[in-house]
Amino acid sequence: MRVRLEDVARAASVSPKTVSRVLNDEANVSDATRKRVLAAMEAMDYRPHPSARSLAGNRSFLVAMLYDNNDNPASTYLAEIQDGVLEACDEHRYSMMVRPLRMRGDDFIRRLDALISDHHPDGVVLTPPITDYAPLLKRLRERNVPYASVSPMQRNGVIGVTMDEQAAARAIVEHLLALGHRRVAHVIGIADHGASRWRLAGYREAMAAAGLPEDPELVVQGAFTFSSGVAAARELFALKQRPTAVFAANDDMATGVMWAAGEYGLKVPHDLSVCGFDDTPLARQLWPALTTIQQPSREMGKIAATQLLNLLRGRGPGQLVQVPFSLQIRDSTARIP
Amino acid sequence: MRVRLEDVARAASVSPKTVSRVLNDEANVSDATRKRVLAAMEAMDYRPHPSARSLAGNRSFLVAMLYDNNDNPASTYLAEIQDGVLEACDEHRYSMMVRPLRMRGDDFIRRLDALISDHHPDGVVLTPPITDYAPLLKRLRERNVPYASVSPMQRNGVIGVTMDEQAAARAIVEHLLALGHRRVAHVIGIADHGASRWRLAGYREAMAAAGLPEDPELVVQGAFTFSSGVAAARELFALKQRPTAVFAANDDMATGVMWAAGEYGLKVPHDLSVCGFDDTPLARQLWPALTTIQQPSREMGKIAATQLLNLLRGRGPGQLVQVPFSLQIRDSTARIP
DNA sequence: CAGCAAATTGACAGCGCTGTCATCTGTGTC
DNA sequence: GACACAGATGACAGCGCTGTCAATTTGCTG
Repeated sequence: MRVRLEDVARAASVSPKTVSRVLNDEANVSDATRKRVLAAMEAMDYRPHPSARSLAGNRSFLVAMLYDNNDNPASTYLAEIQDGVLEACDEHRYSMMVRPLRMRGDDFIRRLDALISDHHPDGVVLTPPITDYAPLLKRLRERNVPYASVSPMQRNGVIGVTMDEQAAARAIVEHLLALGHRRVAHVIGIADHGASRWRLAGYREAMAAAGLPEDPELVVQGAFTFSSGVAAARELFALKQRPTAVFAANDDMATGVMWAAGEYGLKVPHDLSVCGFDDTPLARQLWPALTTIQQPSREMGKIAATQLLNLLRGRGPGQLVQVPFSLQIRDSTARIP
Repeated sequence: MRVRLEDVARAASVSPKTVSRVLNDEANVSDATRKRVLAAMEAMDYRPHPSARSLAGNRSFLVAMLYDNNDNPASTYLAEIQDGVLEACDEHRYSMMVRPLRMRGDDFIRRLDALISDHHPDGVVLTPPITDYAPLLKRLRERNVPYASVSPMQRNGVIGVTMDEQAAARAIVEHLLALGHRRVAHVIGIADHGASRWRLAGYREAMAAAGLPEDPELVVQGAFTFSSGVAAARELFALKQRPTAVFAANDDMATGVMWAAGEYGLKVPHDLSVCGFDDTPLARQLWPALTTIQQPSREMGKIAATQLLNLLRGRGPGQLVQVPFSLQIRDSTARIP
């Protein structure tokens, strides 16, 4: 038979309400009582019934992680974030649910509403590119659902976790420049993603700092996918004066660039240096292995969720934490011959 | 203010209990009444409160998807299954939670118990290799938690989804044999995973059918990881008589084999044909692109969850559905020179 | 058209917990 | 030692739904 709060109360000779107080870490319980109750809970292996708690207390102990499965088809990046979010939720004894929320189409607000009404999450964790949709953020605020973001574009007032993507992009381009490259191309990600803008900004910053005038030919649009990387590379290789290095805004596109290089008979890194961004497992497994930017995705998920949970549990306002990146230099970039 | 079941009842001029009956698709409600209630629900945009439903009805409308994050670090395979499971749950208006359950160590039963006591899932979906741990299955049965499996090893009485892995492995090895290869090596996956056994069995079956005696040198142990593929390949390349083709039990290991081939100066597919299993996104992006077996992971997740949900909703006993595989012939395999 | 079984509907309690508010206890003050 | 006051504890109702079982209506039979 199930052990209920009432049973614990009887065992500890206190009222159910006092057990409830201990369970919820409330103030105004004497140390002696608290200890006694905790001991009883432990001894009886008491597990509060989540539905009862949620019904009576008008909160769900549920955090929803939202992702856009449209532009993010089952990426490892998301899986790692999810893992981190889950870990944080576990530590705070919250449950987590993952929800795809396709941003394409104009009914995503309706779908967000349905999600909230159906599941009553106490808060949500937003992952890119959902972090950047103003109407969605507005709706969450209207419905009074706290949220934390992983790498938000707008940074004022948002809590969660961020990385200095612009500095990272700048660092990787500087690496190419240090190898002697001058015609360095950039493949941009999906235009309206914050990540794309920052990475482009970092590229420009590095080029400008090296005194290289911007050559529009060298900056081509991609869409974060392998095939868009292939297409972008073909454009670049068709130029009269080919680039000697390509910085793609993510690893998938960089892989596409390498693929296209093979197609054109260009050897990487001898004829062309290629680098990416994200450090997917793929990056290490390519031949040659890809120079890229590593971000601690799992950690980032955990931090974002922790900020949200601190807020939910009334432990201060929550912050926007910045995590460091790391430049992974591998075999796809080399000194210009 | 929240619309409650009672409000719907008043609007439809019936008792709350009748609304409840309609909500739960119970029998013994006249068509006229049912229609009236449904109309009222629709008009008022009624959303039942999950916690109240779960508390009163003693069920959670929750399906937990279990995975082993030890041997499966954030793979796309799992992400796709998860997506399919989620879709099925949505259709049946169940929620889904994902839970890692590390099988290493001997306290996983305790952790399973905690999971059940803490969250009360109505059922669980098991993914490989969790499908194969007998003590875990036993415990689920003891605790009366129904489960469905994705690719279970034991097939008697288990519901869920399966693929004929042995036939798939045989098909891919037959493809190599048809290209004229005779010294075909195999890199085995983690020893106690069902998948490894079947793929090995399929390899043997194809070799035997071609009248090739088994050469123990050509069968080496791997662990489903990239680096284990590299290590296995090094072993194979060190043989006096090198294989001309390698069938690795998954794509990650196949990628490792290709990587090692690069290291040894072997050109794929000219000097060595390589093929894998799973058709991860990686496979298409390698240079050359990898010949492999595709399984419809997303679909498989959906089917497994659907079988479980049919069972939970009292719609028959649930089945073990077999899905087809497809051999993806790409550029990493070629006729022997 | 009485008589009965089956189908339909409703009354009511209670799932396991927490919010509200009342009560009690211990400490310090003069 | 009487009094004030903050801290600790408890009584009780009720969160929104469903299970149980009783009441009512319907349809059918002879």
